[in-house]
Amino acid sequence: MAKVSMREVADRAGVSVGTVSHVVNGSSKVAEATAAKVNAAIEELGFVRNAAARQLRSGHSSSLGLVVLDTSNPFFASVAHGARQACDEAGLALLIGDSGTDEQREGKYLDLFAEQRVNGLLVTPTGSDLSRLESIAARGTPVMLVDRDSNGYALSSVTVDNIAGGRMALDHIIAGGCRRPAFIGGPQSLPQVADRLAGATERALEAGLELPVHSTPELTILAGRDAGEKVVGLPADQRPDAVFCANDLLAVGFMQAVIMFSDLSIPDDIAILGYDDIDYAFSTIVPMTSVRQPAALLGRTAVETLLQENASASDAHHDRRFTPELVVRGSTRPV
Amino acid sequence: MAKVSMREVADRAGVSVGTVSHVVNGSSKVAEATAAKVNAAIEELGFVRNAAARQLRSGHSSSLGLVVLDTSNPFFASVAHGARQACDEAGLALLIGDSGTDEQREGKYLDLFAEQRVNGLLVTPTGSDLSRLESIAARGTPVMLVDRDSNGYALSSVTVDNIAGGRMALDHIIAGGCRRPAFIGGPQSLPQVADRLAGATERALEAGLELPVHSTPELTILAGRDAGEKVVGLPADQRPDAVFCANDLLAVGFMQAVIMFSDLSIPDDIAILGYDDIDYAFSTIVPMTSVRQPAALLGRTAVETLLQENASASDAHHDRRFTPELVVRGSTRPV
DNA sequence: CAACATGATTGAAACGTTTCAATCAGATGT
DNA sequence: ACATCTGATTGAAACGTTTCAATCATGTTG
Repeated sequence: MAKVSMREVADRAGVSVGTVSHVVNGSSKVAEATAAKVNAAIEELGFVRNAAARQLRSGHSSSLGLVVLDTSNPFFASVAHGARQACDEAGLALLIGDSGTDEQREGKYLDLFAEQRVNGLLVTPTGSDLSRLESIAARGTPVMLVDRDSNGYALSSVTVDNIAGGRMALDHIIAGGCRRPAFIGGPQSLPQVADRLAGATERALEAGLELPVHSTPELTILAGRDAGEKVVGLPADQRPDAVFCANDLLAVGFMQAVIMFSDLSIPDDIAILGYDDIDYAFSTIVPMTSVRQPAALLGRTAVETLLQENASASDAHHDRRFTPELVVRGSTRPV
Repeated sequence: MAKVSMREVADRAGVSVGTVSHVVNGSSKVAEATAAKVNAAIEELGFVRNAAARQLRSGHSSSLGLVVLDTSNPFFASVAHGARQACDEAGLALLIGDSGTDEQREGKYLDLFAEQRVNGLLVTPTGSDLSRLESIAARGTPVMLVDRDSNGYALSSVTVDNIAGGRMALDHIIAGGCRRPAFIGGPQSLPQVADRLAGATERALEAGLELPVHSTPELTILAGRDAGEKVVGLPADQRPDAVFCANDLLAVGFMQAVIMFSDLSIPDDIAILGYDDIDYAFSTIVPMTSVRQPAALLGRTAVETLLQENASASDAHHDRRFTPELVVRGSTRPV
């Protein structure tokens, strides 16, 4: 039975509940002798303070809520990991919700977190309408968008520049001497995918090149393999000499198809470039060149920025944007 | 400001707080007209009930705590995923802690969860001394060990039979006609690794074979690659014709080494068998044969069993053990 | 020795729900 | 018209803390 309250500790130690509270929280000077007695009583009775009562009285919860699109995606797993670390350091609990890109599930988690009176909300929203989040923020719960622009809405955000990432990828491909790049990825309804493509296209045009798109239904290894199978089947004069994949899973699948279904050499006949730099990316047969997103840092920064804004009491919104970083390995031609 | 309470809703609707509570929870018949008035008031004022007060009064929290060794390990990620789904279905919140195999961090999460008065605890303990968990269970919070035997302790557990898994692996290797198997894995301080090896050794001996062990410091792709590099460097008459790797990450690394540093064909010259059957396992160049652990099911079952035990009020402990399943793909010789 | 500062301790009021016995207003049966 | 019953509503206590003004000892100062 975890039914021992401060009342009983107080009785046992021959002292008042107020005093017990003070020694538990160090909120006020307590004589050493009394503190010892109280601690002894706590030990004997196995007292653990009740978070609910504590929070009810003090009005806030010392916890943060995080809602991501898919926890089994390595990128979001890293984001969550970084966020959790930051929370641990700040002595906060982190509640994690997985929306599975379902707006309804996202809503359920927002409700749940609202009832918990979380100190703040970190969200990668599924839909494009952020008005609910905006009104939550307006009602006093700080909201931080993660990997999603606040554009227009009165919300703070922490993102990685996908347009720059796209440019970076094509930059490298072009510098390696490739003249027939292609983009593999989809669906384009994902802002992340669309932006990477936009940046890449922009850079290609500057070099006087086209950037044909091979659409995929999702961002998985299998989808990448399918795309790869099609691409290597193209006649040599239509086949790209470099592909930029919207994420690493696609790139891994694409690479497999190239190896299984063709004799093309990587990177000489065809260069492959991924995005995210997930842990498995460097462990492909031909180590993968990739645009690294600082996923864990994203999560950590989201938490830290939110806490800062919370503390500063000014309700200004910040948009923190990271720049991705190209990690060159063997799957693309050296410059 | 989320500072609107039932009191204000009640005033607004011209009704008592009790009634508001009833309509919010459906705990008692309320006339349709009154309910409508109350709901209108709730809507207008933007009332969200306060979980802390609710829990304080009702005494329990409708949440579960999960502490795993490492959330970035795909196996535990799946376990967590399964657990979360089961919790969602039961209307429970799932708090996740990541101990990072650090006993102190594990303890911190146990403290935190105790303060939250979670309805139950799912733990993959780091150390071998489970007495703390035992006393938590004795104090009334149901505890479920995940992927860890309860042996001796008065605790429930949900596990996958690692000894059977080890036997299964060797069974398949032997049936494929291999006569010189080897085990790749470590550290042996992990019960999971030790048990897999034990089962495999047992089966090998039955077939009159030895099972040499190539120890690895950890269960990662890189460690597997290092091991593979050494193994393919052995003279042909000492080289194994089949390796059983303690998990898939090792197996993936091992396969890479074989392909990069030798001309051996997989599976004819050397068969490779992994463990876990993580999502990335089937997407290796030569698709990986692996011993599948029902990770998500493990998490789900842990939650469900815990809830059942909770409901049944009898404090009997159950040990639920799953049997793993061999998934045969191209990296081993067909039978 | 009185007055006072200092530090430790106490008591009681809140926090926002749930819950349950008690009340109330109608409807039903006699 | 009276008693009875039913279903809807209410009021107030309780949950376990925190917090703050008030009290209580002690030692210090004029």
